[in-house]
Amino acid sequence: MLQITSAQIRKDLSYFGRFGKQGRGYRVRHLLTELKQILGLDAEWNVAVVGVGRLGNAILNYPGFNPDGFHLVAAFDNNPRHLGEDVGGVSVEPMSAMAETVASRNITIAIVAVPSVHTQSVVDQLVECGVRAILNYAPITAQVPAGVWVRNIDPVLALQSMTTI
Amino acid sequence: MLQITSAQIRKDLSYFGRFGKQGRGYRVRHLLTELKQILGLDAEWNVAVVGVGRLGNAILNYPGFNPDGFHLVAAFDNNPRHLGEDVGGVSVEPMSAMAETVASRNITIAIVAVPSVHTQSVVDQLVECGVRAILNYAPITAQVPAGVWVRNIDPVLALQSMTTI
DNA sequence: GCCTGTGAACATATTCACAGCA
DNA sequence: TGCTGTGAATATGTTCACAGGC
Repeated sequence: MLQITSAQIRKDLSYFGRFGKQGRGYRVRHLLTELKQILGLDAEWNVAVVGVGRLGNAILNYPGFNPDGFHLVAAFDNNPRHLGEDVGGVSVEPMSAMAETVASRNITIAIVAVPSVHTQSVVDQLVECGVRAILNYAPITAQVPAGVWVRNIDPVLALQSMTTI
Repeated sequence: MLQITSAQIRKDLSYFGRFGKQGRGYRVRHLLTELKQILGLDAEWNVAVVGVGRLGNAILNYPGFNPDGFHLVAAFDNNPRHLGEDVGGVSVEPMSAMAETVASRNITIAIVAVPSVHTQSVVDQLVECGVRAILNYAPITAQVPAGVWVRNIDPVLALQSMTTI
């Protein structure tokens, strides 16, 4: 179904250990538990959204954006128009509150949904606050020190990549 | 800036031809033109959005989702509530109109923003209508015949992938 | 007989290092 | 001297094929 060969799956699993029984296959529940642990999906992660414009708003309100273990617990924006506003159940705070809120709510992941021009400075600020995993929606490669992970999501790039059929 | 080595870039370019001058570098305008052609970004692409729920709506209204050469020219949904509605300047049509509209408006790319349960049947229908490039927003691997390209966009998966710091 | 786990073979991708031209 | 283009070396990823336990 996933267009992945059985050999590939076996090799991938073997990288982490031995989870099956020869001739019998895998115990699904057991394998699922092991995989969740390997992927860090057995823990709780508190997430902050920076930027509550059109996109940040959509993220905070999108019901599917709260998979097991992930909690959108903070939102930041410097636009006074949004300050104090409730977006998807979270109260919008100014950027200046970031350090304190990240620490007090134990936030480890951030989603950056600000215009490209502001992305780098927002990322710098997040890194400064101790956030080491950042999901970036701007079409920009943010520069970060070693040990910080940025994943870029760019639907426009994905669309553009469809043209070489 | 892109965290890509110069050797990598030279190798990639060499796959398509020779665009620079030794000792001098690349003529930026010329290289840009060549790359646009290689990537199919010098042409016009008409795009349809299937599903005008929360997500489809956001896509159709998002001003950044109209990069050079891409035109969102149709929207389909079977919910009678949305039929005829204007979403981001496009009139919502029923799924039954797909074959005719795809042909008449020369649509070559589709963005599928419907719930997972409906994704496969929508994809089947698009393929039937001759669409060969599909951007899928559901957390599903759609099955397609050879020659059809599906690219999956899954922000939730991206978020989940941030946990193995 | 079935299906995992894994070396070996093969394939692809990246990096190195340098000849050669401006 | 500077920078491209590219073979060669290295690294990484995938597929094959089969031993061995169930």
